[in-house]
Amino acid sequence: MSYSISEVAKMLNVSTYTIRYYDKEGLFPLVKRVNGIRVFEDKDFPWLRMLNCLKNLNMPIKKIKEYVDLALKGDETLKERYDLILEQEESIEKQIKELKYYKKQIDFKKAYYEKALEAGTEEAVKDWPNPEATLDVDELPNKFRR
Amino acid sequence: MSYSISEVAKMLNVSTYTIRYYDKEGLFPLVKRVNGIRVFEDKDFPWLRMLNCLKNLNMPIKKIKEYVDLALKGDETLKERYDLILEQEESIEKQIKELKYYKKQIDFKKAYYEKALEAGTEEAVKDWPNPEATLDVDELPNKFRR
DNA sequence: CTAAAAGTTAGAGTTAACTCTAAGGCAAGC
DNA sequence: GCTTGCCTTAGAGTTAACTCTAACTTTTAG
Repeated sequence: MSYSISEVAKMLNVSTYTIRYYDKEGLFPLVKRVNGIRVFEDKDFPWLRMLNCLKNLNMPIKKIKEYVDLALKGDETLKERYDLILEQEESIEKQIKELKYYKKQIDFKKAYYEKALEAGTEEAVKDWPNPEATLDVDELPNKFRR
Repeated sequence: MSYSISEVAKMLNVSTYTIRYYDKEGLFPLVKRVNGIRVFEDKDFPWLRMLNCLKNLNMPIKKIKEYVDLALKGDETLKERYDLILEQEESIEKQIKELKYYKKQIDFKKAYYEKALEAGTEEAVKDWPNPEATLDVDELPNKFRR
């Protein structure tokens, strides 16, 4: 099976402009052209999936390009690519930890507003302890502690 | 206690430029000025913490500004603010789910490279099943399925 | 009293990641 | 054979979020 740029755009949930932009940035070095027109094939999908994954992990396009270039060089860059993946894994874990921390802050605020709404005024919760007081400081993912 | 712009910048782990930019965007309507100079006080810290939280949840500055404006209006906007917080909570949960999904993809790639490194060549893993095959499709956070 | 450090403003410049326009090519259906 | 629609390119425009500069003021330490 083969797919046009607009079909792939739909699958990736981005515009055709974006796909062309990615291509311009060198993210699709192996995609076939027929009469100058991009033809995506089944063999391209594992990479499209990987690209989608890295994009959603907020990897900058330049870094993704570096990864592509490493992959093109073949077996001699296996270790480098592995290290890059390891880095990503750590980054994901850090991100999840951070999100869980911020979720606690948001959940506190949620309870705060529920109480305030019940009372009809924020006055009723003005003296609630701040979220930090109820959280383990070691969980803090940032340097903002005061 | 009171704090200068540079002290607060350090705490938030951003530059003083950034703090002034946030101020210009209306994110600090209640911060005191003495001779035109910003003086951050203890009473400002709960909001600074909240700001930090929303920033790290990728809320755009304009949306944060909307939240600030709602808060300034007082009790009549309690429900709106509550809804905004609820939205954020849902967004966090979605983000965590997505990250967990992408983690699986990265972990697959990690194992792939470990095997390839062991063999010394990617040829050894060329016919590995792709990650999708081993994942529950319902977990997919995006529309990219092929 | 003065020099350095840190603050102020308005506004220009930067960067990433799109997003779109203009001018044109090609293939399918009527 | 012509219109429609999707494709191409180069390159300009947009947006968010900073990031910095220039000119100037205020605070602080010696």
